[in-house]
Amino acid sequence: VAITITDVAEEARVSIKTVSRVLNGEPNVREETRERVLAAARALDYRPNLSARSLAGTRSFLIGHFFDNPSSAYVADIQEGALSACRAHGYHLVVESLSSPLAEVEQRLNHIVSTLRLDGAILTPPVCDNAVVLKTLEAGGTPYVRVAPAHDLDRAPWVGMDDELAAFQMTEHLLDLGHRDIAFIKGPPAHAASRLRYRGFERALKQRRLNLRAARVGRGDFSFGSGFACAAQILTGEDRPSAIFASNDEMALGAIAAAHSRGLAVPDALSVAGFDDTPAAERTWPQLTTIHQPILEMAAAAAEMLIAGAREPATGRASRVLDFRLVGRASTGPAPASH
Amino acid sequence: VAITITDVAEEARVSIKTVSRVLNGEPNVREETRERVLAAARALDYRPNLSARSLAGTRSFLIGHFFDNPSSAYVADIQEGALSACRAHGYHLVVESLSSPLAEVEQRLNHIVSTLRLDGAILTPPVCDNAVVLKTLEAGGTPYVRVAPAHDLDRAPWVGMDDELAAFQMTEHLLDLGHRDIAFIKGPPAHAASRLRYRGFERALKQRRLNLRAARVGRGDFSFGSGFACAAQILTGEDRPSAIFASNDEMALGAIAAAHSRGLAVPDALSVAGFDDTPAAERTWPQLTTIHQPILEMAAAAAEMLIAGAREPATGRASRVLDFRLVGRASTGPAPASH
DNA sequence: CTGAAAGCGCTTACAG
DNA sequence: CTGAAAGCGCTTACAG
Repeated sequence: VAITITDVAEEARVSIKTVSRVLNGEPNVREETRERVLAAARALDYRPNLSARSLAGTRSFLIGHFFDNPSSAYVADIQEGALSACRAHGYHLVVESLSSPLAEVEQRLNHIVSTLRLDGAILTPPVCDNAVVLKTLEAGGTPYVRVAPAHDLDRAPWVGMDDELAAFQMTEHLLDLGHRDIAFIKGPPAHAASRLRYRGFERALKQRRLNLRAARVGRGDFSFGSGFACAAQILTGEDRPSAIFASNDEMALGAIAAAHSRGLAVPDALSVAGFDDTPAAERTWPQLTTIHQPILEMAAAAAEMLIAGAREPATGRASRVLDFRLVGRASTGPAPASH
Repeated sequence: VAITITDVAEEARVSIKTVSRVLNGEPNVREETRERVLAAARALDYRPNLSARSLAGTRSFLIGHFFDNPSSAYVADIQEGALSACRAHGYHLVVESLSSPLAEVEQRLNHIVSTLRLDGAILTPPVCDNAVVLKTLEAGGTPYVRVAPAHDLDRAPWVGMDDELAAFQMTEHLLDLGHRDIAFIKGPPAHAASRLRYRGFERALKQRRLNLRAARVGRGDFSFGSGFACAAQILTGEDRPSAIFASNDEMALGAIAAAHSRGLAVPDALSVAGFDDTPAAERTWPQLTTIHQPILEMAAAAAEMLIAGAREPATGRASRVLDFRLVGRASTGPAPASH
């Protein structure tokens, strides 16, 4: 009962090949014919069957998003961004969470690659740096774009932002508020972002010729609990910093919780800054000063690259660096006079 | 270069029809033949092309998840649950966020329904109660399962939990801690859950013959900000309740923030309970006492129903009510002696 | 600028 | 229990 290309062809009194040409934007169609076909398609409310297009042609009109249990807010933003690009080009988004053992991941990916024939995959951290995933996709001939990858930047196209600069600017923000004794909570060494954010922090201090004491650096793992633990240690005793820069929001929330548990008011006694601008950043008290990552834009750019590449294999291979934004909220304030 | 059913048929010295029979678990194949086909498929690492299966047959092996910007944690859990069922049956999950105006939603849904031919759709609140969405899917012949729907329960299969009972039990928990003056923050009237949770709260109070004062009921909208505002009002003045039951976690977090901002210790001066068990519930201080919803299980059940229905249209139509769990954490404690 | 033919890789409907 | 034929709805490759 569904309308097919044959129905449209009959209605427009042309062959199905001509309908196909018009609908795919191919050249060599007389303008008058083109309009007749479009009118017929519209009149019949025709929508091409994706399975048929995919089986006969080289495109599947499907983009995949592979992730591994990072924050749900991050995943949601990536999906929203990717979907906006997909919608604009008649594509659909297939998602897959890759949290199982590597052997299963490889099997599942192979299954997806060969049964679904995705036109491309978006890989978010930490999947974007998973050697097995990259190898499997390459073996299966599925193009992919990495979001904020850590190493091997020449291996495939990617999108990202300048984490080092963002951390530098956040540190400047704290320095401008008068803070001179600032603690830093690192992320896990495996994440490229951890290294870059710490580097930006260090550079800002050095530029003002401030020393960083070893006791002021905590080693977290991007989790709330690790932020709480590191901050608790940093805040022990009378010799406390006046500010803590946690290298992601989760840890910053942990640091605020640690301050609360010790009766330290934020930001009066202690300023806390985060990084990511997760939804939780404005759903806590006080609201968190943080770095807004262009997550939607990165995902949309990644999807656009893949869609362009599916149409013309030569295109869509230029990596892109997008802009971040420092969001000043209530968790940071002037350094206390005593400092 | 990909392996096709013809390759497997040649390798096993049978017709492609027999290979098809074996792979689809159809009856009437001699055991010996069956094994020969399976061995050939395994040897060649054969994976059937989904587009071809979909074009020739009646199934697409695709399940959709349609949502509209609820909490990202909820969406992530739904996807995780649905994916586990999809993986077990060779299905894939297509996602679509439906946050645009209704006219666009209808158009987008029509596009998906007719180009993708989903075997089924999972609808989460509030999309599961969107008349346009239901109508469009029905018109397009796409089966769907609703998660925690509000009305029209006989219209289509659904999965859910007993919100009223859960709220009743949470209220009992507070009563057992000695609280006699408990405030409640409602959700938006449009959500069925809002009504049910409030009803459970009321029933528990009535059972103990406790009166509920009007000033003790706040009207929120499930957002952090509304929880903060309602709690701020409830906590104004000396005549305060000793506990607040917010009907979701977001509002409970808002209530805790409001308590903090007034210098009220939680739970020493004020107990706060939530509902949902979002990840944020254990990433705040103090950690939140709440109701754990069986989100993964609901999504998995919904996907299973759709997959079963795609195989045999008569099956998978029985709605299911799944179990919740009260999670006691640090935000609730004994009522202060003064109360 | 347009079309007739072949074929993508499967399943359906039918025959034996 | 097994298979030959037809066809799903498109695109590709070719001819004119």
